[in-house]
Amino acid sequence: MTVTSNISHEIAGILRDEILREQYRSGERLPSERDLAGRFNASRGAVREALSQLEQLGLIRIHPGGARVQAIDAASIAILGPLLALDPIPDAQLVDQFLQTFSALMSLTVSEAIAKANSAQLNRATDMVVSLAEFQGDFAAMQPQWREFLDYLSDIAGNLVVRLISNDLKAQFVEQMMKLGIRPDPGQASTSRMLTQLHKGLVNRDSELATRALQIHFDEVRSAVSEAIVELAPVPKRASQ
Amino acid sequence: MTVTSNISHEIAGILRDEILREQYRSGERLPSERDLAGRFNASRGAVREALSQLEQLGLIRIHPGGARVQAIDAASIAILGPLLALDPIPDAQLVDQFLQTFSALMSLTVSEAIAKANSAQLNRATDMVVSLAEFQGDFAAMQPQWREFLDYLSDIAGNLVVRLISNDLKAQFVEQMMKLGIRPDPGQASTSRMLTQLHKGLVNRDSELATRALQIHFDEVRSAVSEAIVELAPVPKRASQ
DNA sequence: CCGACCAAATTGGTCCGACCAAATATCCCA
DNA sequence: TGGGATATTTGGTCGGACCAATTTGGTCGG
Repeated sequence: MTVTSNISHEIAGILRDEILREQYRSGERLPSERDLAGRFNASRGAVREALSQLEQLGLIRIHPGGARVQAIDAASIAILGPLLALDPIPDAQLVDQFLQTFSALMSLTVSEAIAKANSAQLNRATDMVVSLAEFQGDFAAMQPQWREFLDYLSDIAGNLVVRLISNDLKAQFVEQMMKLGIRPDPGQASTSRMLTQLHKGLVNRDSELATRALQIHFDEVRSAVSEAIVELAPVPKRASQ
Repeated sequence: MTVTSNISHEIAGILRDEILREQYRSGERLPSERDLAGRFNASRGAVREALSQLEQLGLIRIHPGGARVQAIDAASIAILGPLLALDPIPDAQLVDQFLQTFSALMSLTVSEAIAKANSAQLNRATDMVVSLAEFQGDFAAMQPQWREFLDYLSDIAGNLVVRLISNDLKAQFVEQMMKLGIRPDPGQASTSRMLTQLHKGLVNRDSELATRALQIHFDEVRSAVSEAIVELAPVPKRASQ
């Protein structure tokens, strides 16, 4: 949506992927702006804009004398999306780390939310869980409302830092998963149990309980996703069929 | 270090702060590139580079017809640093959220590290804790080694997602705290206790224990920082004296 | 053979002016 | 007053030009 395609974005995208694929060693000098302009058949201005973006991503450093490639793990989290999209089959380990991290942040959100919520907010949150339970554990179907629920908790918690991080993660991760048609399902019984415990946790303001329920749930999502990716993987180094 | 000041960076910085100060309403159109060029007495190219950066930060969206300001909470976490630096006295709440989030991520790191470490790594980590204990609870003095320790755990955990987020947070947060001379000290006894428990946790691969120790420690750092900021604050809405 | 020093080539930083296509605003007519 | 045609604005992109700092390479003396 609203994908304004610039030459600069294209150039930045190509260079970004090349850097993420480690086609340049860390510290190495990128070709000069003039060379890049020649390579991409673009103006130097366009290249400069592209490099500007890469610098913002923390992938390169520009200074008089040349732009130098930075170590991947010095980059911004904004590169995680592209990193996932690098191969048709995303790196299972990276995906797992994604979920694990997201899980931890959601745990924090839940306990903050429980601590800060006034009774009206708590009631509404509780109602949302009840309404979620009506899906009878159909995880896929309850997705939209589930997200809404988490967002609501996020609002209550009011932690901007977590909010921004989660935004970034969701934007980059969920999109990739969708694209691959991965729709994890931790199982009906498990989902129901989670909701029950979550409900109890909310009602009693027992953040320990709620947190634990979420934790277990995410762990199950993690293994479900993990399996889904493995299934997705074509037998490597071999022709199909 | 290596602060290559560009005109484009300056422009981006100014516009960024203006946006963060909400001098433009979300969705509002930014002045045209030509106008901005006039205002900053720069070339349009420089302005375009600046806007390119702001777009990467998620603060604006550029498309034919004009660049539009985005909602703050749709931005990248890279804006947190500038957000903290907006006022001479950082927003105490935001700082607290920072620490809370960082704490949660470190907890995750510790438990992952404990789970994945081989015995050599575990030994080294343990040694580091022992060496930290020699500071006798002098929190300020042990900072460099303490950070080294956390980084080492981060290496063992090998969670790139957490790594990148932490990098971002540290880069933006720690710098600000340093600039303000805030050097939180949770107290000698508390620090010693934390190290003892951490040590026990590592040796016994008891991630629950280690995590809890860290958690408590960070909570104390949080309140210490909180106090420091309050002390720093000039009486608001009132002339000094 | 090696380190120090100087000059040339390279590189980023910045500006100007120009042209296009899409979007927006404006005006005029039915 | 409602549309539709027209003018204006806006981003997208290009090419060329000049400066200053860095890098490179070669030269010279020890």
